[in-house]
Amino acid sequence: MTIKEIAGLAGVSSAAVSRYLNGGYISEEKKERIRKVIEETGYHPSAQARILRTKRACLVGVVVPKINSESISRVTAGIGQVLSSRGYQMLLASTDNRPEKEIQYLKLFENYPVDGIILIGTVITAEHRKFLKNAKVPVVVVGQYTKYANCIYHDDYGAGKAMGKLAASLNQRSGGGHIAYIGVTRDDKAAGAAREDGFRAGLKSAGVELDDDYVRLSEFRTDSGYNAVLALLEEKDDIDIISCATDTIAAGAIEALHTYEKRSTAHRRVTVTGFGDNQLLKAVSGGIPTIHFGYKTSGIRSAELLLDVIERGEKIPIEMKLGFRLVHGDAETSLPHS
Amino acid sequence: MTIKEIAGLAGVSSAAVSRYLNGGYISEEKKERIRKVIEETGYHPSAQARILRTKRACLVGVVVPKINSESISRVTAGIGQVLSSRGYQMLLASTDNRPEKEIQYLKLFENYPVDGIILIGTVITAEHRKFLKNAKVPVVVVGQYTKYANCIYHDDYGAGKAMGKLAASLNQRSGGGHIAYIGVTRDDKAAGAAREDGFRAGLKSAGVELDDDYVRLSEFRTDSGYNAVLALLEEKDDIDIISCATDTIAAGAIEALHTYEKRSTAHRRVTVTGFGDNQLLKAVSGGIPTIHFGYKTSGIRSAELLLDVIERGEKIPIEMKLGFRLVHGDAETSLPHS
DNA sequence: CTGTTAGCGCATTCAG
DNA sequence: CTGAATGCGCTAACAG
Repeated sequence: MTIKEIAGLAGVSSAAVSRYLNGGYISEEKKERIRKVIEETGYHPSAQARILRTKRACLVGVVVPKINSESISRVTAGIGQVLSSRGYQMLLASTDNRPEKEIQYLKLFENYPVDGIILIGTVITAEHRKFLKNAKVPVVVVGQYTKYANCIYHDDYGAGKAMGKLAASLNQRSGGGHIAYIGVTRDDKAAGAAREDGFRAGLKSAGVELDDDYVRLSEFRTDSGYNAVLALLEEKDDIDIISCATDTIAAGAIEALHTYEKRSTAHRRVTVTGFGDNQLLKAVSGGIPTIHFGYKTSGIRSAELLLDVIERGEKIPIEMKLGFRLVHGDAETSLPHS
Repeated sequence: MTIKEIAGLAGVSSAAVSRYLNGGYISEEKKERIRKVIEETGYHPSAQARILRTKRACLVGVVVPKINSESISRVTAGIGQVLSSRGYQMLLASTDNRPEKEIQYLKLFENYPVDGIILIGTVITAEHRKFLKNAKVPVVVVGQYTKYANCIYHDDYGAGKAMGKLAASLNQRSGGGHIAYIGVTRDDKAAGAAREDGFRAGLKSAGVELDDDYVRLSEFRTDSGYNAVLALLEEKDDIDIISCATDTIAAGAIEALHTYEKRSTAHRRVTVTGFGDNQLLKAVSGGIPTIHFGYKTSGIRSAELLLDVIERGEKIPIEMKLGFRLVHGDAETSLPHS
């Protein structure tokens, strides 16, 4: 079905049909004839041909590292809210935490095309920078700092520091075991480097040093956190706090504690902490100390920023840093077993 | 940047560039000239113009009810795996559990366009059926039965029945409190109607009847499950099993138990069960009785089915029903508090 | 108000 | 092997 065929059936020109579709001048009589034909044929105009002409898709693409994540869904919820209120739709592409797929999907969106792209960033490689510099469509990066695009990121360093202070105080209160930290790759400047550096700084400000023997690396997955922590527990028996770079990893840490306790006689009180304020985790264990980032807010702001560039051609580059809130800092509910 | 400009800069015809891009006949010499120009200009061909010509996007659209879900991410993981191995890319659209947005995104994909659509179904309305009947591109429905499209669904009834039997046996073992069921809208034939009907049938086969006073409705969210269960607990004090239609709701149920126990003196042993085998839940509470559906498998199969239709024009309609596995049926680990 | 015309960027005939 | 010419489905002037 093409606009021409509809025009033929309705006995009008294709331009008339186009006007009907887009609200241009058209007589009631023809309007009715066209309506009927479209009704009967179930015709839908080809968005792609329209976009080829108009250069306007009313569509934005969002590239995310994974789909099964509360943080990310909060960001996309914010984005979606703004977008739909302003007549745009949102398409998602998930990269399974593979930076090379990010590039691939960025390019797909660029020339598919969409009007703009929001990238929920993980690792910013040279390839990323190259893309950002030359992109034909506006891009906003969320969750990572970059000078090559408008970006909205969180105070991961500050959050890490707050968590470090909390860990130090819990540690002193509990009478001094060791503090462990389960991090993620430092290639991820925000969740990897900044949180860990902040955490160390927070500890230090309370006079505690993080022992590198108690630091492990994990992927962004529960099972990976589980493995890392189980191995750690089997090696060290004087841990009282395990701080994890994400709540997903923290969930694995708690599971590892369960496993470990089942097969050992010694009963240990270990506090697990995370970052991200995952609701499911809160629900299940009664809540662990964690950091609430304004993910939904960053979604909202990023979409607004993007639309400003798209619609008003806003050219001034913007960097925006969003704060955080410490959750369950009272640590009353901080023990996985009550 | 257009193919014409590239042709101009390289001193060849646009057809030559097109051939270069698509692997047609071209001399080494021109190939090199074109390569260089493209390199320098950072030119990317417009996918949309190509699709307008070729009618082939190598792209499939997946419509999902929400993004923050382990079940759904397992399905999309399966889809993505097949797709990328066969040279396709995947775009996602999330509807926030709003059936009307489903239609909207189905239409977007239809004429955007993509080569095929996979719909992870919730409620199939008359509008859905109308769309499926007239769709210009092949559609596969996952998670719901429908006769208007190829579909892959799970044995929700059987799973419910198995869970009902388990609940009955746990109930008898624990010495007979009441069994509660937290369901979802019956408009969702699979997660709503089939699971609940199966659950009742399972109980019945063990001689137990589900008391409607102990049945509540929840949305597909943790907080909604929390509210439903808290209200239930305040009303009834003889519950020993709470079966929930999804693990997400079960997480809310467990949280409600925590809340309730904190403010009450009576200590009750309540088993919470779910459907879906969420890993995070398993991690955190040590695991509740739940149902493992082959979500990844249904993703894989659905993508294969879709590609068969797209590439080989397979015309024979297919319905596929996938089984399930009961997890933690031993109930050793079934209590939220050990 | 309306139809005719001319592309959007590309791939594909068809003659060379 | 190559370029000129045509049209995918649609919208935006333009002249009625």
